[in-house]
Amino acid sequence: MAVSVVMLDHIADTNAKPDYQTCLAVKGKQSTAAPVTESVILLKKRPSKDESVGHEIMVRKGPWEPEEDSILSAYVKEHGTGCWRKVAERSGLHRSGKSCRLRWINYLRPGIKRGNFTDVEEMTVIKLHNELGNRWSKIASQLPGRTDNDVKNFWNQFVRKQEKSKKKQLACLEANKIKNQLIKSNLGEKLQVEMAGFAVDGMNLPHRIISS
DNA sequence: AAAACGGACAACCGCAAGCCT
DNA sequence: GAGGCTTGCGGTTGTCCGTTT
Repeated sequence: MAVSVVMLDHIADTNAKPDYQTCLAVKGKQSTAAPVTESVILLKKRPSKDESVGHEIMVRKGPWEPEEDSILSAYVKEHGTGCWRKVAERSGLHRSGKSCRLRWINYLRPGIKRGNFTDVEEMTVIKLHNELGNRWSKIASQLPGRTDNDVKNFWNQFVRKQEKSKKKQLACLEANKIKNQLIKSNLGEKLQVEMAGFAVDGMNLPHRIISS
């Protein structure tokens, strides 16, 4: 049985708040082992109105274990998706329906493409984003095997890279501007001597020159 | 070798829309 | 039509892991 489920059963039995030592013990690890992160062991009680359940449901959060993936895949293969809350309950996974849905759509679903975006995919995303804006699911629907999460992550990464290179370019321009102004001024003659030996790109200018 | 950093991506959260009773 | 529930979407955060210092 999956480690996570064993852990949950243990906690349900003792009705105690899980602590790191308990989890480490249940996981069969020594206390010196890599720490179990808070999100892995965080469990949330969710009230249920389902009479067949009759008690609160423990919901597991954090990264999915391979065993959980197997359970979800097997369940969906046999029963299909339908109502995700029922999938979560009937599969025996101690997860929310939302979490199951996300895991299936973004990771387990057949045909999911992994790895870097190809040039064609990149161009498609850029083009479609121009037309549609942040409509990630619409954009993803034009890219077979890619999820909206993939597209969103790609775009955020792309934007960050653009901003970074833009900032670098601006910094260089600004530094060169300052350098030229100083050279033109009377002060420049003295400073030219001082600056000799420093790179022209402005990134290596002495601090007092940049900040003046 | 260890700590710090940064990139990639997985997962959660809140909200809105749609559906059902 | 109102209210509750489920699903889907987009924004944000967390975690892992490779690289750099």
